[in-house]
Amino acid sequence: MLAYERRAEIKKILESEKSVSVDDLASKFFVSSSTIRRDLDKIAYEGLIKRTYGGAVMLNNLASELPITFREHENTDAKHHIAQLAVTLVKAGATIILDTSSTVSAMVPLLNAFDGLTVITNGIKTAYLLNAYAKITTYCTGGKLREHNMSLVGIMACQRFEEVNADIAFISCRGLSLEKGVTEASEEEMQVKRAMIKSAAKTVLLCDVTKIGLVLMNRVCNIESLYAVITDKPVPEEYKNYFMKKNILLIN
Amino acid sequence: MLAYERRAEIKKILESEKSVSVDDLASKFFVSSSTIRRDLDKIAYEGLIKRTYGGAVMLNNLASELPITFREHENTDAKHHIAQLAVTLVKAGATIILDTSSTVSAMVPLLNAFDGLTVITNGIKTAYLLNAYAKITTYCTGGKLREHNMSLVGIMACQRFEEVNADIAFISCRGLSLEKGVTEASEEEMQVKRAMIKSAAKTVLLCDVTKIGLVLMNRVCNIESLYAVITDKPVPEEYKNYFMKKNILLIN
DNA sequence: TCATAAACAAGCACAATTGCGCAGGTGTAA
DNA sequence: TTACACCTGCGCAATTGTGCTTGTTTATGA
Repeated sequence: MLAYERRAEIKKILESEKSVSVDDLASKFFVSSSTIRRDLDKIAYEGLIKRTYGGAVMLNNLASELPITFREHENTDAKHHIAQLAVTLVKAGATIILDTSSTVSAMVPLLNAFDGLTVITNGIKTAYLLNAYAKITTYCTGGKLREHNMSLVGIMACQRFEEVNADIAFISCRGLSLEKGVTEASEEEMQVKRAMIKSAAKTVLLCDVTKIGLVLMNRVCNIESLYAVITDKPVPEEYKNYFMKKNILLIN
Repeated sequence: MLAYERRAEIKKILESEKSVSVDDLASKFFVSSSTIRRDLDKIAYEGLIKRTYGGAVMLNNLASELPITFREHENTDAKHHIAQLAVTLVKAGATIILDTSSTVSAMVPLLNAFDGLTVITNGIKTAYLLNAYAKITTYCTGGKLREHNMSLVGIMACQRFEEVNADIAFISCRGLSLEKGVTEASEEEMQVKRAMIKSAAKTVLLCDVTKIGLVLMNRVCNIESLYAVITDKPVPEEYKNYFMKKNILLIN
């Protein structure tokens, strides 16, 4: 049994039983209690449960009602960090566009601080989170549902963006390089992001440093089209210089 | 065996087994674990699976990870019963409209039986369920997100329905009466349902008997506009006779 | 309050897993 | 043929997961 499976199983047990004990789990999975403790710590770090003396209990807050797939807790720190920097660009009363990525949707809980915000998104998950965490006027584009990440794509999604004027579009990417610009693996995503960029006055790219230097098939835009780039860690010197030369805000 | 074939085979195994270990695959295909690891990385890059320490797991087995808020509406007997009757009206290759209600979304798992189905919905939850349970071409209307039930409403949602032609619209209601027809509490919902009815060749009303005789503020349509009414239990005689007179299918 | 047992964190050792570079093999196109 | 890209297996160092021990903290009942 893979460690990942074991933890997934523990999560399931917690959802149904609401609480677990270290010893029970240890004998159930034939591993030491140390391992179980480490597992529980890891799950607790994701914010789903609360560690207690001798076990763990389910939290019954909003977050626990979200499906596991909604709570993407990989690189949480990096994403959260980026999200915190990103919201500094948001102003009360603004109209902003959020794409489907988990990095961008990490911004959602932080948006509650702003009054009169209007958000447009093409992501089912993002829409759900906006409804759950933040009480914000939310518009969802229509479109064809993309199975992989539950984003709405296609002509319909793009068309919708042609009809609106937003202040800032917050987008992420799979790859960012000096020569090839912002790139995506999927053509459908690329199309939608282009539409987002077009309809927003400014485009802000949220991008952890692992994406830097990567080039994928579909070019979304040149680096010059960006208003700001937000990363979790410092970027290589050549990128720094390029951004400065092109007058692009670099935040990290 | 070609590398491509091997990877295709690994994908198949992952679909059925939900998880694999590097060692198992290595001995199964008589290649080194390095190769398997590279294979898994490649597949993981496509986004289908997630690499874990010692193997990989399938993503998107969402059904077991549904949020609690989705589940609680799930399998009430009445809704399930109605849903089973409703899908008897569906044909392979059809284009159908589903509204946001939990009664209608109970149909979703049953839709997998049909090939080439296209579904249009204005419900975030319904879209999510369609993605999780059924592998169906799904379109979601755009619109303003209604907090209460996460449906997309407003001009945008209605407009979208004007652009499509569907075979059947499955809708629910808050009230059904002989004099006042199909009624809703919310004006926004009423508008969208009207648009749905207009764009579908036939309209089927899913309606448990507790709704019968109720009248709410906003009239969606007359009873005459309905093609069929599906209920969980027998309806009062006067309704039965009325449906018969008006040539409306009554199923229960 | 204090004693006791259970649970804990932290550190260590060991094994499994992994990334990465290298070398050899295979197929393809010029 | 040659050149080149690609796949593959192997070795090595680094990382990760696991179980165990030690000393400390916590819960509980006398």
